[in-house]
Amino acid sequence: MANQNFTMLLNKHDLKTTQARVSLLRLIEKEKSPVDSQFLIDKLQSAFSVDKVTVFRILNVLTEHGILRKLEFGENKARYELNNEDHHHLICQNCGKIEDISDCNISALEKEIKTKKNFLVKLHTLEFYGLCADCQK
Amino acid sequence: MANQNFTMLLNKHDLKTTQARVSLLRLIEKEKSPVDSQFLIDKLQSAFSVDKVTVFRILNVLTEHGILRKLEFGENKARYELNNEDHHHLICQNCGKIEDISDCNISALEKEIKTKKNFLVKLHTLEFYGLCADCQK
DNA sequence: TGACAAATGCAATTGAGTTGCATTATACTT
DNA sequence: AAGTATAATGCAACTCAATTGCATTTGTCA
Repeated sequence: MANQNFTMLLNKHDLKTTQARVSLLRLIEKEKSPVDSQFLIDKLQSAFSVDKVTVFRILNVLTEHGILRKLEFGENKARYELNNEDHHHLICQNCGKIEDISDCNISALEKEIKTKKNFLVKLHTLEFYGLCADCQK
Repeated sequence: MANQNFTMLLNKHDLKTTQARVSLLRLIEKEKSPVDSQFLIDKLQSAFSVDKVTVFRILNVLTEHGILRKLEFGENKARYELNNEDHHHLICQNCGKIEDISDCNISALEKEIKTKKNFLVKLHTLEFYGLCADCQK
């Protein structure tokens, strides 16, 4: 989903278009890895005046509307990314680098869960922890 | 792994056997769902005198030794379970109930990640969020 | 342009988890 | 069984992410 029109996206969700919301979405779009709240607070505050509480509220409302995806990688804090196509993460336990992967083909498993357990899957998280190419050396 | 001998397990890891550690492990073993630190603190403190700091330290050391598995379900806090066989969770977004599932067959995907991305997977997390049988009604 | 609801700012607070340091208890030695 | 070294614990203070209440401001729509 390149070159997003975030104003239209917010509009579609009955969310008002504000500088903080659009700027936050642009920032997240630009980053290849999921970002934490402090990253966003620092970046936004270096561009204009915005309170950290506002950033947290924006992250919550955008996550509730499914625009963002909230992730946790065992760091005792949340990370966020645009909730676009189904993909997952390779998290290096040594250097902390986060790569994306796609094509996980979990949908077959989700169907099985529905028939076997009668649990209706709405979303899933799949993260791999290990060593990236560099850190295996 | 039923009827664990936690004293031997701790011994194997060069960890001293203490009342707090053994009691904590017994508590986690008894629970079918991953538990949070507050649950353990409350349960342990109702049985004997133990500080919350001690509980956090035990959770950390047991996780570092691979005896426990730390999980996060988007609640801004960690949950823990015994790190036994590979399994995953069905988390109901309505009532919060957590069920286990196994047989995820992710190992094929992990091999693919190694050859395609040269990323060495050490562990993975796979959680499904949705509606349990009761909450679909 | 006016009005109302939504969004934001500010200050205070919550709650999970950590740190430093003094004290205690486990496990090993003799 | 007593002595000892080291690991584990307790206590107090603290850190940091995230939330809450309430007053103020700002989008959006009539």
